[in-house]
Amino acid sequence: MGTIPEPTPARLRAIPSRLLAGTAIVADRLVGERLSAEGAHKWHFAVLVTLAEAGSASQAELSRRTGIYRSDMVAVLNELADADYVRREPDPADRRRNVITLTPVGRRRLEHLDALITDAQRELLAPLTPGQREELTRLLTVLVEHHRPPHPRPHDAR
Amino acid sequence: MGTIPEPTPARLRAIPSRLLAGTAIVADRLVGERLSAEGAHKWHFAVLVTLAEAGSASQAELSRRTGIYRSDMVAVLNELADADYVRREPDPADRRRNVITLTPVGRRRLEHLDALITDAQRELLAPLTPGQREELTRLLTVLVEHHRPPHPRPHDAR
DNA sequence: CTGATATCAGGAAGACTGACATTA
DNA sequence: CTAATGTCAGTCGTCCTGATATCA
Repeated sequence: MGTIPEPTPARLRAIPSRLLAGTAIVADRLVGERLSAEGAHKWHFAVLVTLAEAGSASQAELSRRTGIYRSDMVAVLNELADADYVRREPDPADRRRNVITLTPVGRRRLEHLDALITDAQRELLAPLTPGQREELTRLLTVLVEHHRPPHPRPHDAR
Repeated sequence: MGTIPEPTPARLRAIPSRLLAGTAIVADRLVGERLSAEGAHKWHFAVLVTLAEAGSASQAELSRRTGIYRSDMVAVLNELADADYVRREPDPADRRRNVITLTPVGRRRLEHLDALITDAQRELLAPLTPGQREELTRLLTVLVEHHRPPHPRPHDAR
């Protein structure tokens, strides 16, 4: 005979913050498995896609656009530059800054990572109908937009 | 004049796994702020509510029901027992086990923490209509139920 | 013997803070 | 002077993996 299930109490299961934590973990695992199999990180994708959409930028700009902390950005760019996915060169117009530029290899890498991540999203949302997937995305978007700032911004009083 | 916004690219913003991570963080912050102001943890609530709903249990049972790892459960129960919210006594019927029992003080503590957490959920979901809150909860529930096991279970082949 | 239980030691990855030198 | 930038060092909480002694 099998063991008795020992279910999580309903009062615990129904709490949105707990549900969010749980789904975020499985989502991250799904994405992480695929990316790490190719030696990539989700942060790599975030930086590459930002460069592709908004063009070359400084590290601080990339930090603000991706949500990756300025201090963590350094290591990410080291890896991306080592693999020649981006170039990092000093900005002649402002010598505090580095200009980060997407390379052609980087652009191909981006499309590859995009495919992996899209696939992970598909597996994540598999039990939902297309309409539900859209609705979920919409609801989550409302919540994140409403509850920022996720990041310290310049001239912020904290 | 203010700084230019530097928005996150749409291709990044629309990714469900990223949205989940972001909302999970704000949700956890909302809950954590309220609980830590009272010297509590979300894990305390999880254990207390499980004891209230399903009655006294061993530490391993509590671990399975709450999702807290056996190894982390020890410290949680130390804190709860030190504050007299639970009693921890050896099980005479199976001397490997401890029987964890909710005390009257623990029950009052539970209702207090419940109020704090409910309040945090309210703030989290404030920008949504009641119907949307239900829908979000439903969708997230489908995802977590579909994508378990979150935990190693006895007799599991891993 | 197998297997579950409580406990402890510790790792891995992510969010986040603080400080510092350089430059605007 | 204030403030932004790139960088490094390090904290903290969470998830997760052992390993060990005890007992069914």
